[in-house]
Amino acid sequence: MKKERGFYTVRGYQMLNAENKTLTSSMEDYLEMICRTCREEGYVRVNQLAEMLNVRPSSTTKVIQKLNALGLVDYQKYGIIQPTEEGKAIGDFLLKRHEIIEEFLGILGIEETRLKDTEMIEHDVSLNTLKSIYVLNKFLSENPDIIKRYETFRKRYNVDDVIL
Amino acid sequence: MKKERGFYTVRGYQMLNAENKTLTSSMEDYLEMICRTCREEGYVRVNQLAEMLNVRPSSTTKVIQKLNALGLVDYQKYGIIQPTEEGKAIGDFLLKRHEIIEEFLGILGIEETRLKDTEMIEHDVSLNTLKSIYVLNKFLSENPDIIKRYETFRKRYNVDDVIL
DNA sequence: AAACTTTATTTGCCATGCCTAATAACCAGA
DNA sequence: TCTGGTTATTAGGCATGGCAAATAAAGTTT
Repeated sequence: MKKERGFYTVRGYQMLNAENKTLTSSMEDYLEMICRTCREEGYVRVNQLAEMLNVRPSSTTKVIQKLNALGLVDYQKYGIIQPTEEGKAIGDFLLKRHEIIEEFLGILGIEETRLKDTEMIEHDVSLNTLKSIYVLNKFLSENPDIIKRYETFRKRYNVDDVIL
Repeated sequence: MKKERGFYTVRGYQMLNAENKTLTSSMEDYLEMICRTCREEGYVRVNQLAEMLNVRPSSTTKVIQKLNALGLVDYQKYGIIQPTEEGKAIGDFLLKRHEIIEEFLGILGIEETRLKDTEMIEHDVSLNTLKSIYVLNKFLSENPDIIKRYETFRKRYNVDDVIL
């Protein structure tokens, strides 16, 4: 009988993470959106955030309070929301991560589901893998000939008809 | 004020999925492992599965009962677990998906976190994106010259030192 | 077959993250 | 200032997916 140590359920990994006091996926989503908006408009409000995330304001309040307790956003009841310095630093990383994944999917030729896939995948990529994807993006955009070859290949292969 | 429809939290997407009656990530993890094991040994038992997934037997029982109710596994109390035809079909897809992601990460040069990243990402990739990654893998393995170039690039770039 | 061991299930608990409905605070215009 | 409308918070509820402890079933030994 082999003692299997490798596999975990998704939830299992999440719980491991929780011990390391990293943010939950949900918190990441909120913080990311807060930073995205504040970059453009200086601050966000609960309702606005809720609408952007397709979530109810009551859910938003709860998460904001947690982020506040973690010192990642400045905010008081009924007030505006802004990231702290630390929150901004993390948010910048989250936005960068988002961009990297999205760029990669773009190169891959994914159009319709790109945003959705990005949002799902971004939470799950280790820093390690993220860096590798970043480098891959760089590699490919510096070598358009390869992208050309890939696109030809992709067309000839007819992705949509691939059966797995 | 823009009516933003695009963004969702991860949980939001999961709930959309739930309406379409797809499996939860957790159920996918279990079914995948059930199929993996049954391929080799013909059947699994609760404790074995629990150990392989690093989870308690009591948690396992619960999920198995759900999978059973969905008609994806054959099983009765205190008995052995085997996928039904439908369960096997889904499981085959899940295993294939796992392989595709893992192969991609392998090509990317990810070693330490490969299994973990695969397990996290696999649940979140649309069929669309999966197929594209599949084709990318094919493309790269049929063009070892490109992989060579990428590896050189990667080394020169020194992935580990990348600052995002 | 009785006793013991292994295996699995049940029960009851916890946190997350969403929801709705009720309530509270804030802000303008009359 | 008070009063209506907007904005935000609280309270209470639900499902998922973990856990531990108690219980039950099955299997093995003597």
